[in-house]
Amino acid sequence: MADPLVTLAALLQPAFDAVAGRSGVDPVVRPSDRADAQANGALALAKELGRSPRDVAEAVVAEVRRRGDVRGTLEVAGPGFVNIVVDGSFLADEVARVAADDRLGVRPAARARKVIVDYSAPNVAKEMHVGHLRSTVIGDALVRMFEFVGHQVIRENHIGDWGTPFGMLIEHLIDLGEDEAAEHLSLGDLDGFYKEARAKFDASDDFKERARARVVALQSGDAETRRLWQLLVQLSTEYFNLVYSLLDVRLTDADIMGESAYNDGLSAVLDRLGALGLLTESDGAEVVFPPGYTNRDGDPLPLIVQKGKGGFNYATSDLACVIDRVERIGSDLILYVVGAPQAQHLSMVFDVARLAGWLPEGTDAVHVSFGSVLGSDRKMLKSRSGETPKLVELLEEAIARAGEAVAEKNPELADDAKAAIARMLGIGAVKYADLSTDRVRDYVFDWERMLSFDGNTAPYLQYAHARICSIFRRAGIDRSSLRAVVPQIVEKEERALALAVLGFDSAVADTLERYSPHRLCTYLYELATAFTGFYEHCPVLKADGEVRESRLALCDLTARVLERGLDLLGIGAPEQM
RNA sequence: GCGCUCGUAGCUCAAUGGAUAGAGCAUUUGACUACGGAUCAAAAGGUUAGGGGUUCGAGUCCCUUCGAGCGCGCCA
Repeated sequence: MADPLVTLAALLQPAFDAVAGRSGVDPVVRPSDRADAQANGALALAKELGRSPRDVAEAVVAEVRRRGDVRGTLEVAGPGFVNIVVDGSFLADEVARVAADDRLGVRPAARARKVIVDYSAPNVAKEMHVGHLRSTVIGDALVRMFEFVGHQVIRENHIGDWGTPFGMLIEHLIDLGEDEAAEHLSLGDLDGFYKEARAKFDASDDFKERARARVVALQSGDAETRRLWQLLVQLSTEYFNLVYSLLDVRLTDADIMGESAYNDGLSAVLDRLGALGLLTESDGAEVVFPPGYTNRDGDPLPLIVQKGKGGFNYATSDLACVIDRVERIGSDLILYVVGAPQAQHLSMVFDVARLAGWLPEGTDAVHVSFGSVLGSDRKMLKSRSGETPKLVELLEEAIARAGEAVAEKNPELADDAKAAIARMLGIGAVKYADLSTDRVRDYVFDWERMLSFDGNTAPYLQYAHARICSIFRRAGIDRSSLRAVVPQIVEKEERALALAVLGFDSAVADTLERYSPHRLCTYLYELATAFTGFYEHCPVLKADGEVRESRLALCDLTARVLERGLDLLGIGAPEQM
């Protein structure tokens, strides 16, 4: 209950109930630019009661005053808004409570759920490119936040490790020799490997035939073929891990649940759908027709679960995956951090799973969809050579650009410190640029903007944090000693900062409610802006006695929220930069 | 053709159905021996793509037109 908005809503509700003569009236407490908060509930209530909105608002205010449990002043304004300005002492007490809390006022989830976050999902023997950036970064941020509020989180990396391309990839591996291929792949030239295999497949009927035979061998469980496949998977995941390490995301080998993991459940999907009477034979394929989908001709659109030639496809695998997550793992919230183009496919999979009873009431599957990364031409981001940029190259460029800035601005830093900071800034900038806009929209990738120290960027937030750390280096005092201080909230910048700090709880809650990390980003930016105003107008080290201690306490708490908030986004907060 | 998503300041983006639609960049004007100027303050910039509707109240919800992107049977 750190956020005054939440506290006020709870305090105002009984007054609204009393005026309405019933329970459960929403006071509609919202942020306000004319007060600390405004309650809009009277406008909606007026119609129900057949009274004028102002009249209702006045009655509510009178009732609140009678109860006397709101530490602040209320007044009716406009058509019937109730503006609330809380007392400085109230803010001070709330700030002190948050400062004493390791969780910084963030409430644990009302009920802990078992959450599966399905994200990243690169393909074996294929380069990770910008297309994987968003899923990886958004998914990882959500994982961190869900864990922080106390949910049990299971990360799942649904890598593409199965399917017909593996015939040609394994044959190419054999042609190269295992050592040669290992060298090739460990260098990170996954695309080169894939393209060579593809080129041979397209050019040679003989190779094509070998590849086809190899697919059959793979699917039938031939030991040697499986070993070679496993080698490809292993070499690829080692490479993915390098990228994850560079990106500072939490995925490990333990989180890998590739498509192949569901092979054993595929026939069960078919059997169970059949037993439920949901299967229809169509052009030799086994399909399900979930209601509400049509194709080009206006005919019902099927979800194909067994191809005409008897093979299974990704829909089957996705259904087996749902069964695994619900029935074996017992998850009650499954997040698919997957690009928007797959919306229809996932929607059909979810619908079929619901029809089959595999997603029972209370178990939610959510497509956390996101838009594309665009270049300055507003088209899909391409490198200078016109190819899809490799993720590692993008990240290395980010670090290099950040490194130049650090070297220029802070040349006296030791080289290893510079390198560490450059990494936090560069990677942070890329991640923040991705996280800070509404995920459903496309966003424009722009080096200059994301690395700028002005505006809603990672470097700006990191800079605000570093400035605070600088104050403490200079002050030479133990920050933890400040956490029992009840600050003095006097200046308007102190009020603004206190209110901002107290909003952390709601920011995290809002973010999780909509799976939208940009809400936390916006919050952190507003917090940093509030701090900057405070920093300009309220001298800290130059102040004396209790004022100095009070302001130091506000600095400490601000820095902690910034650091924690950035951490929840998967971004580091250096003490110097 | 059908479906989904998007359309907000010159640019990049915000805005759980609430008052006068907010930021940053760029532009213009101020503040420089500064607790980190990698800063701050101010000005200017809008028919929220167009049109209807619901509502006490719409950028937000519904309908429609236009524009953009992406999907639409055996690839994943």
